[in-house]
Amino acid sequence: MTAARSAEGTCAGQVPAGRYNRADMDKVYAPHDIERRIYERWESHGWFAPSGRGAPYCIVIPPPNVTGTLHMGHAFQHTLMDALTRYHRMRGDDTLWQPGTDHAGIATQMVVERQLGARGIERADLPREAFVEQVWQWKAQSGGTIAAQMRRLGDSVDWTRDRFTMDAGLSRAVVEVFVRLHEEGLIYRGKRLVNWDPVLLTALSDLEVQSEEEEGQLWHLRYPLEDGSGHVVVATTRPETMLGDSAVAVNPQDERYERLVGQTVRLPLADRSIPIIADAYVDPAFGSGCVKITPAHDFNDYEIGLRHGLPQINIFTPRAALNEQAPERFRGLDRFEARERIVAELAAAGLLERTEKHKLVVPRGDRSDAVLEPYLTDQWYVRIAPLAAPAIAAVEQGRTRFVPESWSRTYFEWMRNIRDWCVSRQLWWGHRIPAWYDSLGNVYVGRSEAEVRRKHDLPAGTPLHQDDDVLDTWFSSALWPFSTLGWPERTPEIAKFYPTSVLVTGFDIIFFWVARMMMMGLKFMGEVPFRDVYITGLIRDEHGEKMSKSKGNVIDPLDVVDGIDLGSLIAKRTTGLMQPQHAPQIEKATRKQYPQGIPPHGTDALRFTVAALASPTREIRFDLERVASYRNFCNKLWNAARFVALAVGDAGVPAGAPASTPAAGRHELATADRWIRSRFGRAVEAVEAAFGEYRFDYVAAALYDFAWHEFCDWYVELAKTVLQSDGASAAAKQSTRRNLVEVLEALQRALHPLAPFITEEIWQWAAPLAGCTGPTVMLQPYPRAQDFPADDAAEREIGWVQAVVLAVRQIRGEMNVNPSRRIPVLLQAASATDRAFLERNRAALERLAGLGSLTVLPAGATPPPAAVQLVGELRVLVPMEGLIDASAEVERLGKRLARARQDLEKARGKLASESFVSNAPAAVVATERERQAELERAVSELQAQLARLRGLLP
RNA sequence: GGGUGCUUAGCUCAGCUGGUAGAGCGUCGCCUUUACACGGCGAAUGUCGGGGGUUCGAGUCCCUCAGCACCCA
Repeated sequence: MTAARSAEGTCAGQVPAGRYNRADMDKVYAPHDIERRIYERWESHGWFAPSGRGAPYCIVIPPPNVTGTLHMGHAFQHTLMDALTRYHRMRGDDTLWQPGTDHAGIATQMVVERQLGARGIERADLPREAFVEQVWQWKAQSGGTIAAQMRRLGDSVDWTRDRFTMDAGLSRAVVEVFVRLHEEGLIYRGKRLVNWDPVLLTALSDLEVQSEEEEGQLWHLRYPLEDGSGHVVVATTRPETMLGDSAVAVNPQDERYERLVGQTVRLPLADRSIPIIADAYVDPAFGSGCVKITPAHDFNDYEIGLRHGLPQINIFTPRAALNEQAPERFRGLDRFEARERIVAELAAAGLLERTEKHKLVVPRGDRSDAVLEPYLTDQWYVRIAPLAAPAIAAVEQGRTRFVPESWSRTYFEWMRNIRDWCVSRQLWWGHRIPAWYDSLGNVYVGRSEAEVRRKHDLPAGTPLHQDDDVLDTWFSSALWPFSTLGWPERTPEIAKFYPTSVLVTGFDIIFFWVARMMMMGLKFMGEVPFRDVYITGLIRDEHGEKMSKSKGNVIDPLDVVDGIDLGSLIAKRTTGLMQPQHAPQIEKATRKQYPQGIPPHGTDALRFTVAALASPTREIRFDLERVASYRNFCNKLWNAARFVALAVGDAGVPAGAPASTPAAGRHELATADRWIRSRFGRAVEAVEAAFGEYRFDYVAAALYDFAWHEFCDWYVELAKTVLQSDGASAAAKQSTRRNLVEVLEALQRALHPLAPFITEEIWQWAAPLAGCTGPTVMLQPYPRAQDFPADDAAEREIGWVQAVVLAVRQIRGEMNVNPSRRIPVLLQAASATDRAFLERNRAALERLAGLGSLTVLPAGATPPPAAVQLVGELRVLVPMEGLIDASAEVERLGKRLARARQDLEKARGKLASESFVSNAPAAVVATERERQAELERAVSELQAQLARLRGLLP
């Protein structure tokens, strides 16, 4: 690749004529073909790779599920990451956006199991190796989807560095971390209660539990006292667990039961004796104040059991059916069947006192939605508190910064109450735990079986069996910022890019991922994994609902880009539903909302939209109307470029006429040219500030406003007054052409991070005309504000022009004067400055306001009856003769007068207050005084004008 | 029970360290002006959730109430 331009980024040089005439450009921007072609070119030239020069800038992508597809949330976050990446690349940083995908253990395994199920195959029917092979095949088959989607979205990731969490390198990192943590005693194996998913047959971490309040019942059961003196009543939401009870507990303060503590009850059905114990955990106000204690099936009871040395009686099989601990007749029954049978038997025996409705919190698996069981099993845990402490400190000390800052509170809250992390999963798809067992049950942890044998002196003949379990997917994700860069090797990429610059992710995975990366990064790299964490909101539909397949409100980002007809959209939303009965409802809603389907908008419009929506709020409603408005913006930009192409024409812009080059033969810039450059500089300044604080909405707004409301609305129109005037010199015209092309070119660079495709397309022909060389806009320097310095004089002058034009347009608009009708305008009370501005900008005023004539009235002259607008002290008069109805004008002025009077009253009130005048800063008081004076002038003018007009009315 | 957000124009949302309420979409009026009708020009629209306080001055700071959403237990 050629170093296209110096870092200073001046544009100067010979301009080839003729080659770039784009007068034949389509009238309407057609993104589809352009985008694909452009992306292929970027990628094939290797332009996404770090340049090897400049300050390192690195973002690691939150790895999407390898077999999944990108949804709108991805499109949103990828846009922001890509904008940052392109911006920093253009600023000359050595920029890496590291791509990759996640093996997503449970999610992927479930998909493959479902596929096999459709072919009548159970996972258990296959040997482990065969199943895992099936998953790899599915990955190979579907894994390209995400990459294809990312290419359509324009993501400038370095594809040559693509990583997958199950790659050999990353797997090595996983093993290394596991072994080292184990060596330090930070990973241990233990038998304790875990959240068990009886459908997926695996343990889950606390974070994968979704607790929801649900309607249930509270059963009040009678447990007979052993001595026959009566019974106690225990209340439970889970009567079936009574078979595993080891005690009944009361609060030690509870006088009602004081005498019972120490006695025993006869546990019905199970026919066992269990003690009555006292424990402060028991809430005397709940139910009867007596609770049954089931240490093997309830987290609180487990703790109580440990305190009192109670037996842990496991009554469930892994599928949550009753096991051999239960009486014969219950064995094999599912937990919910068992519940009914047990309640029935207790009722028959007169041991069911009563039943009441009760709300309870039910834990469900976030993947299976199955009701989870607290279940006693052997699992591997990470002792997390020692890892959390430095991660808390790092954020406290500002070594990692949350943006918006308030999310650090959420982070702290969780980290300070963190609990050990269960990392083993009873799955087949994932990183197998690097632990081996001998026939005696001894456990050996090591990087490989060979290492284990070596380290523990185990002869080759000793049979060893590797742990069957795999690690939680998030275990490998936690290493992502350094494993992708080559760790545990000491690679140049690690030296350069770690710590990474920023992590862009949603608040939903602060605990799952951000916190764990912080802990692992600090532990193994000795430094935080990223300087900034930019937390995005979550994309919702236009009603604020979460987008989900089951709700049928999902919008595929590529459907917004390419468009989709109604039939295909309905098909997409209604096939493969978990609950097919919802299909008609979804179809109806879809038909209503998108009767025409979704029209194509192009990638840039989608990107601009999500950037504009990225304000620092938690919930971002995706609105297709909004995309349409940015598609219109792209079209506007396209047509502005067409205009410039037509204006420049075949001739090109001759060398020697570069407007911005401080060289001999340079033409003096016209005021309008200086003005647009000054305005552009201010826009760039705003963009720089906005990028610095991750305010992509401000970035979008600043560029949108400049491009549309300054460049298109005013500058292009001002330029026309030169280009289409007989009076302007050839040199002036050339200078204007030059400036048009230069600002257009710079604008493409400024817009490129948000709208990479259209800007590349326009830049390709605009750049040579502006004297820039280089193969692509994406490697050009980002415009710098100092190259477009503020020009207050030009801004004052053009500001005056705008005000005069607006004055005439207001009269015209409010009086419904046909825009094509050229009208005479008189200027009264013109100051020397007004006259100077007028003389320099007469042509522009006449054109932009549609004037037939523009006359300065001599002092003392009496104007004809006219509609009036004030520009400072200058009076802009539109004679009414034949144009304006006097009564309509009276009405218009009456409204204006009323408003002016109201404002004047407010200003007077303020200034009349002694406390305001003496307490407010002098500048504020002075402004208020000026304002009052101006309003007073306006009021008297309007009154006088009204009086004159009323004289004309019958 | 603990915590965090949110409540501003018909809709979706901006409003930084307190100093004359903004944008996009929509609405209304005029216009096929030779870059663009995916357009141009103009207009209307808000007791900034309620109440109280601090202040010369509050959408902005503090307290309180209400409603909505989310997280943790």
